[in-house]
Amino acid sequence: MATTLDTLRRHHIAPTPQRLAVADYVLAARTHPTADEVWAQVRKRCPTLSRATVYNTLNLFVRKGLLTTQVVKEGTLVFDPHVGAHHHFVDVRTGKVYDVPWEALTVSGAQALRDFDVRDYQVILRGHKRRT
Amino acid sequence: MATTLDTLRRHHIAPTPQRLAVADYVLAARTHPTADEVWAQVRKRCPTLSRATVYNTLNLFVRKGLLTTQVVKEGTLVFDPHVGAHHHFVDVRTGKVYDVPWEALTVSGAQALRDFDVRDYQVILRGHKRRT
DNA sequence: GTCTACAGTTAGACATATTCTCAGTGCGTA
DNA sequence: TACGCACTGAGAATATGTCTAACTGTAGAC
Repeated sequence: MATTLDTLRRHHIAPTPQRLAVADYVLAARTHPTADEVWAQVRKRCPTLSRATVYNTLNLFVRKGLLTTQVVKEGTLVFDPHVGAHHHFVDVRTGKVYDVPWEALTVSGAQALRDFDVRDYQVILRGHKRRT
Repeated sequence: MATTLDTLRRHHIAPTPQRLAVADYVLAARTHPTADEVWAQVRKRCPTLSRATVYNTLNLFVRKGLLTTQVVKEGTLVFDPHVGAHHHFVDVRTGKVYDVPWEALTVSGAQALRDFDVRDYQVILRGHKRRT
């Protein structure tokens, strides 16, 4: 079981206390947090953490392959620790973003589009999350 | 063949000169323009057009059903005169957004997602546009 | 024609998200 | 210890979108 320290090192990221704190939060997040949501949470543990450092750290994690960004929410990027292919559902009332497993949906025709060299794709679904 | 004037009236929009100019441009746009791109273009014809009026006008058109907004491009909304269901392709190099006809792709499984009441969905594809 | 009310525009201020800048800090190495 | 470099913090700067208040244009009433 890899520790956050190991994870950062394996991705060639120097493990500063700030980065560890951000990683501990964001790599376990299921909520597709915005940068400011990350900041709000991680400040509880690192009260001196600057907002610029959060952005710098998140963008570093994206560059190193630990996170992806998703353009699914109006007004801001969200960060996603699940870097494999998957789809997203956006609850239009709450703004919350949910993962939809890749194999839950089948998309056909993408590679046959003659005008486009498709590198990746996903389905963005919008509606309301059901009560469970 | 409806004029822009007719179109605005039919959607219960008072046809001011500014709104006509914006509509002339954006309703014919194939480029999924941002608000600032609309402003830059329409100012050529209406040099006194204010940026706030562009935003107000675009948002009014969205409310009245003449346009939709698309959350496909990082950092900004784009406006789309094609209000029916369709998919989008984003060229990751140029940032340009292209329509993909609804029937070009088949998505199955969306209505079977047990956790979500899916109101609408689209496929977002990313890659490079091919030279034609 | 004049007056009034209201919708719409303008210019700039403001809010938010993100990136940039620069001084300071911490760490590794010689 | 000194030095170099990566990293952080605080605030400035930038881009997008919304708000504010003064002004303008129009339709309708008189």
